Amino acid sequence: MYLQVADQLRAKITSGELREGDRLPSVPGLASDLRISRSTASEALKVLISEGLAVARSGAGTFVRLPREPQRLIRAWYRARPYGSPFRQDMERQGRAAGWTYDSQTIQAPPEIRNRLALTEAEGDTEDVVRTHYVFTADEEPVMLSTSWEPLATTRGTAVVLPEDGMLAGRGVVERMLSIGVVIDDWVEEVGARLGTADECEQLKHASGSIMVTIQRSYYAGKQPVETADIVVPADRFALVYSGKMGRTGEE
Amino acid sequence: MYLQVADQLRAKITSGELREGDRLPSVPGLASDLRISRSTASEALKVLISEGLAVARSGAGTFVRLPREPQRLIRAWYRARPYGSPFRQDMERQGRAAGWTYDSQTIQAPPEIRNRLALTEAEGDTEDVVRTHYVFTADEEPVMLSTSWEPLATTRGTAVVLPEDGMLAGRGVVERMLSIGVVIDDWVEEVGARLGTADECEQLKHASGSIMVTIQRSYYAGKQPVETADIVVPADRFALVYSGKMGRTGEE
DNA sequence: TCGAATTTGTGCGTATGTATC
DNA sequence: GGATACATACGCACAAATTCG
Repeated sequence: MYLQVADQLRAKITSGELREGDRLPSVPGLASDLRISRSTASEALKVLISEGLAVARSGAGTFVRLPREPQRLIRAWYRARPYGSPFRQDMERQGRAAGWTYDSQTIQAPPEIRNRLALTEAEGDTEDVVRTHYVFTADEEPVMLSTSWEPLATTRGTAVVLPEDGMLAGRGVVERMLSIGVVIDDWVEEVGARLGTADECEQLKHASGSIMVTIQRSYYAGKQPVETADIVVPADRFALVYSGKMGRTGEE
Repeated sequence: MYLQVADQLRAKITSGELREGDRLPSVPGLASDLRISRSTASEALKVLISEGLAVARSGAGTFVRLPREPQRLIRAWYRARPYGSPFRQDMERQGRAAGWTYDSQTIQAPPEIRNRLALTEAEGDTEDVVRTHYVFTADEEPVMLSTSWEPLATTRGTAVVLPEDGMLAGRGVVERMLSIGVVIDDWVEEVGARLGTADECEQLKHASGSIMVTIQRSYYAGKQPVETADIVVPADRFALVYSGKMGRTGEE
């Protein structure tokens, strides 16, 4: 029965009768209108909330929240011209001002990252990677998180040890590596989705429990991984666009 | 309070005290053990179910369902050799038996699909696309849904009007189109994530409210779209892998 | 094969706390 | 401060599915 009530309300939303921000009938209101119990009315609203079509504000009411059309994040074409920041290029193409804050640390890579970077077993507590955490913003609004790891074996003693330091700050991994003679020629991205952690939701100013699209990106120079990153974007704001030509691949 | 109970149970799962397939305490059992009401105990179990850590079987109990390490679905390399079914190739590479069921219909394309296929305005109620709904299985288990649309303008009157009919049944869009002289050379995939609909969760035998990764795939012959598909895979089972070589792209 | 016991799912009613208007 | 609304908790009842002797 609560499913039927939910269907009725959903129909009013999808038909356009109720619009973004409109208030849905209250639990007591629904109950008396439809001659059902408050519990059942509450169950029906919970269905819509779990579907992401509504949000409840305690004390105020339950409100329609239409899924926004997600922006597109291009994950392929810009690699043709690997100069400058891919994120800034993508945002500027959409007329938005890109920015970011970051925080770099030199640490010992955790096991999973060792694996992704094909590092040998850790020696004692030697620091062997630079980890940089980014918060990317579009028009001052935080929209993407990224944590990147670069092995010190590649960059130690060069001018680009720290990603956001020196001449090539903010120009992207590929260009920085090129400047020290490391030619990145392969990329692999592994895309998944999950609920955002409390921490991620807070940094992105999203409601806790939001769905995040995750990307594990790795860059290779030949067979050698030279950078890997965990990228997190809220699924309700972004879709990732991959494209290519048939018959072309990185694994030939 | 139900959140605290959920935390206790979750701890038993993540610590390994409860294993895959083990039965969680029943609602009446929890209620009497912890001196809480059955409703509260039920709420606690619902939390774990919504987190994907448990599944309830009506009449039997609630059982632990550990998140598997997601399988990788390769979305790029096979396009180098566009013959046969990409899904089957991918599953066989992982030692799993691939299969599918399908249902084709000739219909008038809805507005969003018209847009994706660059179709002109609908004329009356003329049927102008073949829509095929697939349920893909790996080792008999449903793992992926796909709905594809092909414009009749391309295939009308040929031997490959129906995707799963005739000589080239089950060999993939690219090979079928090639057989009628349509050379697919570009592909675009738009990846997002959202909660699964009730219908999708049921078809994939997932708990309702599971997170799904969605792909809008389009194939192009030159600038002309010749097929588009909505693909849905459960995020807790699959990660998508894209890869390529730097400096190569479909948009040069 | 049948039936009793158990378990989940759903629904009703009620009460309390707390946030919002 | 008062009215309204959601969130959570309690108790009870019955249907449907499952399990097991």
